[in-house]
Amino acid sequence: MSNIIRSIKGTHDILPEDSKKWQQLESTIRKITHQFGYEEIRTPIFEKTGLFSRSVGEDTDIVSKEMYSWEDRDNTSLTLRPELTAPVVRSFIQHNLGGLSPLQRLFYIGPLFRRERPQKGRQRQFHQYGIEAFGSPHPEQDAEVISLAYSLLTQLGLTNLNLKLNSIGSPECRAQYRNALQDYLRPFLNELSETSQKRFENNPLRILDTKVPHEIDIIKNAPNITDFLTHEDQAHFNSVQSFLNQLNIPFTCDPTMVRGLDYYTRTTFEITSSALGAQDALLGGGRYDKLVETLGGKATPAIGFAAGMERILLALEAETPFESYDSTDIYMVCLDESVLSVSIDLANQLRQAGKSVKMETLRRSMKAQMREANRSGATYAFILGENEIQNKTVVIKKLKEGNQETVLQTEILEKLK
RNA sequence: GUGGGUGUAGCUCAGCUGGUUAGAGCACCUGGUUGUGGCCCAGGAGGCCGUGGGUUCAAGUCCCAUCACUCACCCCA
Repeated sequence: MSNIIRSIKGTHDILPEDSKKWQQLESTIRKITHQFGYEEIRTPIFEKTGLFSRSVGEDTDIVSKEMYSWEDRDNTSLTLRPELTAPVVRSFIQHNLGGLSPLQRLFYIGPLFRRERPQKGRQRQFHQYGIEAFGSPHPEQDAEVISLAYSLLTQLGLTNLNLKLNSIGSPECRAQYRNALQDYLRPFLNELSETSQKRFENNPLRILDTKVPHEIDIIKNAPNITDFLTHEDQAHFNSVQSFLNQLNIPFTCDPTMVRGLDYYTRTTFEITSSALGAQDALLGGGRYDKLVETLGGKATPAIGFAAGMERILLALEAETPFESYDSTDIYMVCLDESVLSVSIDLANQLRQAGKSVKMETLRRSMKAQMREANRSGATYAFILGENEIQNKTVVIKKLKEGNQETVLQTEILEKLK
């Protein structure tokens, strides 16, 4: 056991028992995104490193210490994607999707990589699904995106949800707020933690996120970003809120919620679940009206979110245990080597007719085969022995009811209708 | 990167203050039924007790180291 090769720290195999849950989650995602008119985009697993440092932000944790990066043979630095908004924006620009239609609604599902210390709800390879809506600067677009996020979680059956909403304004008013915040914090500078002191210069808004009790006290009286919003920002924010009210989506405003990525503007939001542990954010997102420009595209407002699929599954299991299902129709019980040829043939016919068929390939005892048939959840056991081969029949047993009948092999398909 | 917890069968775990052949339940296989599953009964297979070192007449048990897993901090999905 000590000598075997194990999966890499922070990565997990999704075994058949769990892959069913994933498939179920994915199909719900596809259903809901389709209802809202979003279409799937798939981008490569790795990108040039510069894509992330330019968009996510050089000073963020993701870029500064969590990326899996390496030098390719031509010395370009490549990185396993740590998030998906930047690649989607890159693709949007590269293929001029904005030119195809002034509004692009996209969704994605796929694995991401961050080199963090694993814990509950956090892995080094994990999966997100998310959506990005390019083109509209208007609050109804914000409401649509948030509504999609909320609908998905509630339709999955989650209840312990908490939607937090904030607006961090346009870059102009954020600069003003930044100054005001620095002015407020300067007298306390010596009392702040080392990390907060570092942030004071390069990203003071992040200090609002602090969990240090002493700093939380200081933050309490800090100026509020809401007071620095321009009239337009404020009107946008108010409008988003009233749309959400109209949709009966409960939310709370949290002016200290500053998302960890640099590219956000105006609306930011997050949905947490109280069914989870310390890592309780199911999804997070916001508007990023300047990112397309920053990456060299035509100025295009956009908004999206990313949701952690592992966390959604964790929350689901905490709230309502999944029921496992198996949709095998028929188990072919083979009593003797001499029946194999006929059995293979019948299984083939049944599959061509659309049935799901498992055939015994272990040559086990009949008892073991019947047990296996039962376990596999099959509706029918087809029993083939020497008698059946001689009479060109098959015994069809309904496993749930326990009754059985002998049917001519040529009439099997009729019988199953 | 920093702390805490835990490593015994495929899974969940017992194993008292060190004492001789290492245990249970579930799962698996075989049989009880010359060709019939679920329930029951009987039997079987499956462990270098995470790894390395130390103390001891004797270590799954005590000590040290190491690795792995896990939870939490930081931060995020």
